[in-house]
Amino acid sequence: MEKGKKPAGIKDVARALGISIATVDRAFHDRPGVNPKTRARVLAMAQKLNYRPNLAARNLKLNRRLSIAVYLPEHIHSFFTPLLEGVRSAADGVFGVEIDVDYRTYPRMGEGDLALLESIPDGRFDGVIFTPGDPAKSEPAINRLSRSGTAMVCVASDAPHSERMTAVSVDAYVSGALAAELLGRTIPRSSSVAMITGELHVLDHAEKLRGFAANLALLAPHLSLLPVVESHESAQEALRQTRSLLKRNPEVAGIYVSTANSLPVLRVLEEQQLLGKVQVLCTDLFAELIPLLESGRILATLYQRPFAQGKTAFEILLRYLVEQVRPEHATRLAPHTVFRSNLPLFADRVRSKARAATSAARGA
Amino acid sequence: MEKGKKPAGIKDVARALGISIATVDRAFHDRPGVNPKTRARVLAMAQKLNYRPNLAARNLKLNRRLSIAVYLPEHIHSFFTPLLEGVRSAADGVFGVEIDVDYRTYPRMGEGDLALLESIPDGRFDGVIFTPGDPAKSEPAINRLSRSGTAMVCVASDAPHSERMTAVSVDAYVSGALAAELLGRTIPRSSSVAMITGELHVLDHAEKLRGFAANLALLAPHLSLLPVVESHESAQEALRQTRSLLKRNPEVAGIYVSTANSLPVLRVLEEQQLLGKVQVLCTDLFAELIPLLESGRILATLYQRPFAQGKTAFEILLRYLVEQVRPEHATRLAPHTVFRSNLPLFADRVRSKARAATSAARGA
DNA sequence: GGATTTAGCGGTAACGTACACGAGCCTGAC
DNA sequence: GTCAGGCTCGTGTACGTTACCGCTAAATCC
Repeated sequence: MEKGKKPAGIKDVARALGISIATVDRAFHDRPGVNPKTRARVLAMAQKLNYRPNLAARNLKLNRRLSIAVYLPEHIHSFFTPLLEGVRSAADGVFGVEIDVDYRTYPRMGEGDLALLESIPDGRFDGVIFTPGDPAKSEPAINRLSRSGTAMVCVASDAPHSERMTAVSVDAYVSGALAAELLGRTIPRSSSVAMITGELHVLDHAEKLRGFAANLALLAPHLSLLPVVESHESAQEALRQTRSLLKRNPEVAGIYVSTANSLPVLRVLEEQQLLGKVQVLCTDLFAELIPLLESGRILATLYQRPFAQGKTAFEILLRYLVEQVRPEHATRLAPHTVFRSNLPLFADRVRSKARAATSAARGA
Repeated sequence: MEKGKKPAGIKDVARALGISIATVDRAFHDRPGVNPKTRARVLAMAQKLNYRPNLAARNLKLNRRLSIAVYLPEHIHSFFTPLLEGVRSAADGVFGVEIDVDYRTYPRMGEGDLALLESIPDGRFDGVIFTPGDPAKSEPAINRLSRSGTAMVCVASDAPHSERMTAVSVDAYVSGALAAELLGRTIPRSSSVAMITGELHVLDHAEKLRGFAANLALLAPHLSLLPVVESHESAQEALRQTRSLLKRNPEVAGIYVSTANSLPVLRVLEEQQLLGKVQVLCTDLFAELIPLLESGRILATLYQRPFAQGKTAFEILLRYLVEQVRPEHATRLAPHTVFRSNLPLFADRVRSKARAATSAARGA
């Protein structure tokens, strides 16, 4: 490497030791039929010559075709479409190894995800990227596949007690904490704030609540947290619950919506003419949010970077499959805080995705 | 692809047409010596058979060794060390193509960068990743290399009027805009704010000023901007200028330091016991900033994600060199707004880098 | 003690592509 | 009629690695 010559190949190692390349190959791969002493000499010489296997040659010879499954929900569209896009982008950028990707979708988390996982035969795929809906129920399928040698990678959510290899998501606790700090900095007077979340048995939502509550107490003691509203990702329920919340607490000064399903909440605020008066903090970014951010009617949104999540999930999986690099137990990305001023940097991508989706729909 | 058979190779195309693989190869690569009619038949058949070249075989045969230069300043350490780390991480993750990377550093921007660029012979490298200090002065060297076929990629700064291929940096205008909005939201009363920046002929600093001033007027009309302080990245000068600023304007309510060189400013604020009273917005993240953020003595810092910059710069360059994918004219990353609550997500990396640096120093 | 096993090692054919070299053909000039 | 020279195309080899077969010598068996 220092002298910048061509890298040593397997035959250089063989020649240096006066043995055949077959023996060197066996030594490298821990295949039987090599004297332990010889193996040690080979490994030492490989170290000395800085031997690096030529992946191109290996892949050519083995004709390795990696098989990867990517099973994601369609809902929420604004989140999982760019996430899939991120996976695709990472998959398209690969050269030197052939990859078959089996993309599949199901309506929403909890609706068909389990059946899809269970339908995967042992050993069919080298790796699976998926979003566990109900961690507890998915565990048996995850563990079975994991034990059969399939690398299981959670994305956007997690099943931390399962034997999945790793998980990629936004740090949910920090998202909640950030929401607390932002509301605390923005609302000067002593008042009360609300949190509207998704189903709390989804780990992410529970973590956001934990982060929000803890940091509200720590960083914004002048704000008191109203009983949390668990909206179950249903639009009608969210509408009803938000109305009831505002009726019971007309003095609420800030609202943190920790799910991407924030439109019902915003609609209620608009009909009660509270948009702009109540400080609203949303989650994720989609077309409808853009004008609200631009006009200052909502304070900010915590963007969960779906594209980046998909991209890194695929990169990590590929790295493991090709180079045996075992990833961290989990990768937690930092959410982006999107205000009005930095919105253009994110809006472009969101808008172009929305355009692409509608034009694709027209085409179909 | 649908049926999932093995993909067609060059010899499948040849056999289907009853011609030799050499002719097929010539047709694919637009090499002379092929009857246009034959070429058309080849391309049509390739389409029909869904021919996809085997990249592993191609790389093996060509034994393509990409040669890439990465020339970066050492100062500011806290920024360029992780940037280099990002480049390294991307370079290490490559398989299927051999890459020689020539890492080189010079003391600081404007000190030796030009000489380094000028010392590169035409065609020595396939690509160069570098940080242009003085864009105007670097232009001739950039253009010469670019014309000789070397892909020139700016990182952290830009020379937009040169013929560099692309540039990767944080969106400076948005950084300034974000600073304005944050100060506007945090400082309720009508007052004045200051901006301390680096040399304004560096494009990034000028852009930050533009974004800050424009958005202050737009989003925070209750704040008036004092005459901007151009610190020329010198610690002593920054000290002197900050003292003078505070003497002239003791009522200043907020300060935006748009360069990573914020320590002198913070020291002056501390000695005048203004830390925590004046809202301070910094740029980038390094060990000394962590306790200040944790204790709330500075409002936030705009993290310019050096690691991500280095990583994406390398990825873009590689993608171009391997797959001829021409990048956008420029890639502008979104800065991360680091508050107290989301600091842990960034501090880990910064702290571990600092530890690694000191232990490396001890080792040397 | 001869036959058979076994450990340890060497030789070599392929993987799909790129390219140097040369073969065959046709045209035109002498 | 011959031969140069351009055009079109085929043959063969090499890239670094792995898989398979085969060889030798020592160990084991009946």
